[in-house]
Amino acid sequence: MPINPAPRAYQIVLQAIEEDLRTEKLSLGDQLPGERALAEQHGISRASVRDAIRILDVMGIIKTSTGSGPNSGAVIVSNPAAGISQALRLHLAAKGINVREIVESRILLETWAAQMTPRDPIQAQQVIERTAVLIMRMDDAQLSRESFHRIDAEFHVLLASMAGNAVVESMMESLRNSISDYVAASIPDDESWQPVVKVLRRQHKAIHHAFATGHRERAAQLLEEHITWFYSQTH
Amino acid sequence: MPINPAPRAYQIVLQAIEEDLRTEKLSLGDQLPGERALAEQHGISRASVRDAIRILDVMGIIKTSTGSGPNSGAVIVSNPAAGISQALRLHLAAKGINVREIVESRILLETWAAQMTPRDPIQAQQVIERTAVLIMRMDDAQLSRESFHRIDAEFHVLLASMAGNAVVESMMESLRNSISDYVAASIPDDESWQPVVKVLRRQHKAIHHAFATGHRERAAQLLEEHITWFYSQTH
DNA sequence: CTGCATAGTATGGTCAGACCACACTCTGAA
DNA sequence: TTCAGAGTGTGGTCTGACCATACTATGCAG
Repeated sequence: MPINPAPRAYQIVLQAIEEDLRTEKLSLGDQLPGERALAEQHGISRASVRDAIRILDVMGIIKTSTGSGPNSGAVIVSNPAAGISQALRLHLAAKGINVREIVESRILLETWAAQMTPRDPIQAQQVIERTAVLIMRMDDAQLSRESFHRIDAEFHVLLASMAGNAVVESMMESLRNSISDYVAASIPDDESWQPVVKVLRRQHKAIHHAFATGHRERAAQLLEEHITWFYSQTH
Repeated sequence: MPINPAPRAYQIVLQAIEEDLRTEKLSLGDQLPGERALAEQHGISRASVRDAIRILDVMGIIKTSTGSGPNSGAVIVSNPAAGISQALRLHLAAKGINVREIVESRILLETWAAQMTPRDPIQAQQVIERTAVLIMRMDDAQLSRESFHRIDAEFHVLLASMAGNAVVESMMESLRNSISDYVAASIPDDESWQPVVKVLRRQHKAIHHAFATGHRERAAQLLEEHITWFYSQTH
């Protein structure tokens, strides 16, 4: 009974890169060696190296681009939400999870983040100011629905960032991403969208006001109502 | 300004499979068409198809195996924790997130799950019974440390499963997985491990007792203390 | 010397074709 | 009926090639 569950070739490279990240031999902004170089270094084919690169890519660890020079090739970025979003999205499609669970989780994370004492009060103040700007931009009647959703997402993520927990922030963003298509599909026409967006604007302002005046529990409660109400509109 | 952010070939097949999952043309246990067939269907090379397959694999949507027959090839499974674990793990290595954030998130999710009214009381009762068995198994003094950790993980995931939220369950499992190496490395020798495991056993029993007697808030509190204490041991 | 078109070079993206180990399925002999 | 062995299809890996791209170095023209 060999303990040999088929070691994949790409894992050699993957583990090597993970180790380099851990020991900070590689860090944000660095370029990875070229695929051909990695293949030679580890004694495997470029095809297998590409498997590892692809995984790092979809996980949001690196971004790749063609060409040469300092900004080409595989560069270390840090986008934890990318990988989690993709995973949630696929499992939502595969029926491994459902929308109720995602909304429930989102409420959990956002209300928690709202009630947390900010780790960095200065940053928290900046968030208050920046979200105020976002609210103004969402007031623009000319704004496309797509843009509204984008700013809306930014609003929520920004508020959650006050808690100073990148895991919660990424998961929250991922939860939202994973069901964005679903939401867009359930309110198809602009006619039914108009009354919804009016309510959303009002709710955002109330939430922001609660935050700005330091009523965190109230803000959490409003957030829960906001999210619950919105998804009740998509049924 | 073309809206052409380099459409990757593998996304063709990825989106097609995602759509088939959404419409349940593909569901749990089904086999995907062979890589060569998919390549021909979509007019791309097998290499590009393999990119998509690899992504579905690491995301925990499918498992692949060689050979022929009904259990070979790419089969739809559902392991949401796999993709999320991998993402968290890599971002932990890349310093995009840190251990404090992971522990904090884990406490959030587990205490929430503990306080939730079970969606399925019958299943909840089964969980109580099954966790009791796990606690007994963890009492075995002969148990290897590795086995202990495995059963310990199962204990926590099982308790969280009572809440009936696959997203929370998967995230919890992923958070735990992502730092398991870190934990193992910080308590290297069996000598320092022995007193720790004694406390863990006691805590597990107290948590289980609180659950079994319906004291959910007490259980949540004990869970928080349990997790906090354990990670305080790894510094 | 400066400015700029051009050739050179290295990158990831894609493709085609090959071989392997494996696991099942079919076949035919005992 | 049994079962060893050939057959077939699977993913895993490798090789080598070509492409578009983006930077870099060259060298000509002013």
